[in-house]
Amino acid sequence: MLDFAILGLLMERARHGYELKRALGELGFWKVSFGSLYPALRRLERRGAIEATAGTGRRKAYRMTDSGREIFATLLSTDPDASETERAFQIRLAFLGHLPTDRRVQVLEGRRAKLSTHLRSAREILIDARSNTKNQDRYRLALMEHAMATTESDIAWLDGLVAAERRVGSAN
Amino acid sequence: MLDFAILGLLMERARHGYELKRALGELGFWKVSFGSLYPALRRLERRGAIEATAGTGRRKAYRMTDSGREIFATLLSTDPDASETERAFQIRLAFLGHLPTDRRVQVLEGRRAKLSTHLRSAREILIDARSNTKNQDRYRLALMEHAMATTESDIAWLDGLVAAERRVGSAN
DNA sequence: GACTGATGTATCGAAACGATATAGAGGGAG
DNA sequence: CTCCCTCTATATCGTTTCGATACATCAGTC
Repeated sequence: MLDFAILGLLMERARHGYELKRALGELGFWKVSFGSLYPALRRLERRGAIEATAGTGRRKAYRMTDSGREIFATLLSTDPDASETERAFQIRLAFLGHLPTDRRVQVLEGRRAKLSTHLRSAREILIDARSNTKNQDRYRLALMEHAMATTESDIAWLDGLVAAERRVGSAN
Repeated sequence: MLDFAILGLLMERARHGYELKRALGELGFWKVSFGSLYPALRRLERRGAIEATAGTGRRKAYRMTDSGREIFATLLSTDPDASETERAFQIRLAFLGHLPTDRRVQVLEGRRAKLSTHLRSAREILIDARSNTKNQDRYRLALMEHAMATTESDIAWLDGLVAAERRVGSAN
């Protein structure tokens, strides 16, 4: 997951570790730790996907190799399985521009379907949590309701993205 | 974090592993894996916080020990440090009912302050991301905007919880 | 010239993950 | 009645990710 994110960023240009961390953090949903990042870089280097070049001063800039570009393309076009995490989806989304338009819609709608299933089950759970509640799980109820509301808003957002995608797609 | 969540659930009544997983999952924001859960149970058992009793059939029910109740109380009333995760906060919230009202407000407002700081920096980042954007990071922009919107809605939600808390608090 | 804060690379032990193995219990189908 | 399937349930394996910490360089600034 982190590996995919790193490759995606390096597809644009070479970057050093700290810069990757910053760029990832600026996406707004994840602050990756150094304890994840540096091992990941070594992993990718060992696989031959990236290579370190001497940067300015102590910095080591990493850049993609041809093999790395292939690996990225493969990961990108492998469609997500059912167990894809929230975060994994968000990262996939960050690089969705590398995919052809029709494939993009597939990814978005796949996610939408998953959230929608999840929402249904959350609704059921909430209903019978409400029916046998003791006072003290007031916060637990609030938590469940807010999680549901967030999921609903995520779905609406995805719908917006799909609509935008179709507009762009049909304009071509 | 998981340890705290397990203790919180076991405070109410004894439960077996699978049941803990289900209960945690029903909170709606986290599907804990068995690979996390069972090691955590053994951790807690080793620490003497919980003990396994023979349940029905293959099941092992876990229940709190006195020492476990103390540990839970300590964790509960230790105030969260700056590095508290989203998830750690949500778990804390799930058991906020165990804390006296004034302490609850502190926790909620602490979180609010943190989100609000985060929001400010996200806004800045977004502004200059918008100014030098190439077409292809359209999705990245969408991601950042949505993350911001979600944070805003989280803040509003927290405000609601604080308001409710004050109503209840002053009614006493 | 010493102090401070931001930048930058690195590692350690622990926690959490996803996948997978195993097995009993219950129910429906042939 | 037995075969099969799904749900419940416990458990472990190898890998990834985490948070804390160490440490070095550079840019002010007092």
